[in-house]
Amino acid sequence: MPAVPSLAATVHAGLQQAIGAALPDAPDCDPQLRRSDRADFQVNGLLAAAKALGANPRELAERVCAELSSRSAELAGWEVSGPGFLNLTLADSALLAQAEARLADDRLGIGQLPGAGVTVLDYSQPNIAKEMHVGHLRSTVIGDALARILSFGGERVVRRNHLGDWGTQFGMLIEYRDEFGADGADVASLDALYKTSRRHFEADPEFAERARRRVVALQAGDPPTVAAWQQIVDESKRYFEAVYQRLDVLLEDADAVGESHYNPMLADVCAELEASGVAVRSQGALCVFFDGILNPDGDPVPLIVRKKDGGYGYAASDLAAVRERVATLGADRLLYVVDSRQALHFRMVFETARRAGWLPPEVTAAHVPFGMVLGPDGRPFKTRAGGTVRLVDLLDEAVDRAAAVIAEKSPDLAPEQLAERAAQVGIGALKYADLSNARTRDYVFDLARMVSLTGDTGVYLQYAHARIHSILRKAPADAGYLAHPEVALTPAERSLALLLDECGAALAAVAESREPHRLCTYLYQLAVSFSAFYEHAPVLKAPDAATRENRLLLCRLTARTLALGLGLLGMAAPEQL
RNA sequence: GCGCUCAUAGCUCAACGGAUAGAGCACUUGACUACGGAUCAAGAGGUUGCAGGUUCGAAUCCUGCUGAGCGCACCA
Repeated sequence: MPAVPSLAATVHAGLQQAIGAALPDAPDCDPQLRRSDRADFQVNGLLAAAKALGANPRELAERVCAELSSRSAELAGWEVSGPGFLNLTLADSALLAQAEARLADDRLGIGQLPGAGVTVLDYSQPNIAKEMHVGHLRSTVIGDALARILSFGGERVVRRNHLGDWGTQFGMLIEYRDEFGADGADVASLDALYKTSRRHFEADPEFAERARRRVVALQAGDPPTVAAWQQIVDESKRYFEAVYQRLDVLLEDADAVGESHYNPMLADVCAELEASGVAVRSQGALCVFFDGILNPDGDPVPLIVRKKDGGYGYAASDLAAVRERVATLGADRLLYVVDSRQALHFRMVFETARRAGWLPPEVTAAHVPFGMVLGPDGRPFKTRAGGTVRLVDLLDEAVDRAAAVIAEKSPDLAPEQLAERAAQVGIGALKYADLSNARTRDYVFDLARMVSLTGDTGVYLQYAHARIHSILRKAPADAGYLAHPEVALTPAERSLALLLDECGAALAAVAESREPHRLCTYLYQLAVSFSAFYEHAPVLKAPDAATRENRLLLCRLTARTLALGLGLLGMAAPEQL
């Protein structure tokens, strides 16, 4: 079924025609159609056009009005206001027809994104042999939402989880375990082992030397060393898998393509960079330099592709990944959901890849940066003891808190149902709290607020959704699919219907800006609008059959829209809480 | 020193260059014989860090200043 154009799009098209007819001197003027608190829409662009034409803006608006009346059947009212705004009011019948058409469509009438292609989306990036911490939450949750939203828009999304599974730390780890016989059977003990071996590495030069030789052995494929490494990798992957399952994100084993995957390509990457002159040797290292990037001494700062000891830096594997993602995966777009501190690194990597010809002009590459998670003191979020906060501990606490509230509200729930809903509510609250903040800003982590279950939280959206299903369970199964366009709408019904028409625009804005918080804002507004509707417009006890049908229609479409949006954020939308 | 990001209500955050800067939390006051009160209705709370500039119109764009965070040669 073809997409259902939004009323905003239809009105916009009508406006452009009317402007073309009324203002032959300024046919390309952007009407700047926006939602308004004085009408359904307001047209802002005529003020600018009047300025450009040296005309009276109100008079101009009157002329556009006159042309508009014959071109936009969905409009019920229009008036010139203030200095030259044009306020537009939609016909109730148009709002109802729109809702009916959307409800009849699998995709709620939402079309595909223009220019869809292949996006390689890099996110989560935990490190082998280390715990996932609160910093991984953002990358994982934002990346997951973007993967879902871009896919829904028709983009072919290739997920890449760039695991930190290679490097000197494995020499330390394996050597230490061999020498001291520590087990490292699970990730918690591996994490501890990692810290111990690091202290050893720094304190004991002879151990450090043996650890370095282990790295060489690993790179050379020494069987016992590789086996030890593989065992550590496998254990860590099992752990990540369990976390992803709890978080309900899309990442799976096939998406995990870590640094080790690129290791065999690094020599070639360096050779090619050096041969083409993109990289040069400096102080023994292979480097790429850039205009205007200087260190505190005023010397140029390089991207170090290969260190002076012959080892490869993370720039090398990032470059190999760019090359492979474009050449082999056929990427049209590369996205990296990585914290904003890496901005300079990605700028240099992309620039290097451009110079090397691995990133052709028609392929875009973008760092999708996000801010840090702060503690209540406004400093980077730490435990009371000053350590990093384990992600699994946060998940446990969020779910526990949700379970306590649910048990209080629904004391008769079976234990397994309680556990399921606590997971849906607790994890959803955590994800929503993260996603609803503007991506690039740091935010203060406050679990009590996230799971407080009042106000602008994930639960509010889930509760609105569940309340609709409570109505729908009591309604006739075949009612509420067809509109009665002759019935006038109340204010609560109108604002709900208007919002229901804007889901596609909200999704397009997220896809374009890669800012999931715009979808959160939209869904929250939708839930608020529904709650007001719920309060002021009885559905099952509506005054007459036609009104009840219209309200049921709005209920059905609101439930579908909330479920779609929550799903695209990676949140559960249970029918009962 | 250079660069990046940011500064909005007591707190946590919104606001594609548009009219009166919006929410939530906390605070005050109302609404449960309920289509689920995990809710709703209302009140109070602001010189959008400061100073200029551009514009018919600036929280938003530009410049300067103040303040904060982050990054800047061999960890990833």
